Amino acid sequence: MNIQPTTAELAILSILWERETATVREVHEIISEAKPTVYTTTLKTMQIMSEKGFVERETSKKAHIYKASANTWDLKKDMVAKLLETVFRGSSIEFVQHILISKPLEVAEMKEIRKMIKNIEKSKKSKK
Amino acid sequence: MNIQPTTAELAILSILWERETATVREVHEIISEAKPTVYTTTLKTMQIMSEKGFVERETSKKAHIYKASANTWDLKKDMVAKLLETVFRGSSIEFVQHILISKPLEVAEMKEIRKMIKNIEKSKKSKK
DNA sequence: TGACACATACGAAGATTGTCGTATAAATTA
DNA sequence: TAATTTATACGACAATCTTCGTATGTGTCA
Repeated sequence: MNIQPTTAELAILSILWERETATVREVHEIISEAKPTVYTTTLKTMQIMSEKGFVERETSKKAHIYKASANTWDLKKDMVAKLLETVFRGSSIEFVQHILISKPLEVAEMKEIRKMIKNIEKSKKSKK
Repeated sequence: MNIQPTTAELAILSILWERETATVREVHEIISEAKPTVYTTTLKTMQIMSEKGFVERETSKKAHIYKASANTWDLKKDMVAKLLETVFRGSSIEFVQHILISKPLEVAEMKEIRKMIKNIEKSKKSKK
């Protein structure tokens, strides 16, 4: 999946990532809180997303059941990579710095991140 | 600056963040490597960016000299915050994880990040 | 000075994205 | 079963973004 989702599509994907599975009605309920629109707008967008392969759907029931496609993981990676390149010119350090500023973390969370990084360092060393 | 730059605008901003200052010609030279376009396309986009306040320009010389606006820093913060919310549902841990996957770091870099985080932990503790 | 190279300004077409309305089918219920 | 509610499908307009062409101004140099 090399094609990027549009803003509207990303908002919907975001919900599907969180909810695992949802009907158009459910997605629309959430979407329209932040930005009031008509039901068919959400429907149409989700149909397009289905064509593009961003979502899969189960159509056996009247109300189709949607979920984010499996290759969604790559999409996240692509978006992160793109931001890393364009905004931070490849500087992961600056990037992480901004995340920490963007949302102050609990000490426990910070510890976990440090641990995570340390593990990578270790596994890297053992490979040599 | 609450308005987000478009894709084309972001590509230009990226260059200005790196170069500090540049003429349209210089920006266009770089831009058109990745995506061939006509000079006036780049020019027009940069003029719009000037209207929107993304860039400032020095117009005393024939070839105007552009630079990213000062409040550009906020923009980076906003973009990171948005990705954090939409893609990672607020999970900084998952976010950082993806950065590390996106681009394998040198050990020295990882150490620096750990140090950075540790410092935040310390300053947090001392405030209590 | 006149020709040429190179700059800005800007209107407008083209492409993409977002939004809505209408048609129609399936379920529900009175 | 007939009316009502709730889905999907889809065409088409609206808004936004991208790209280009043309007009015009400014500097350079033969």
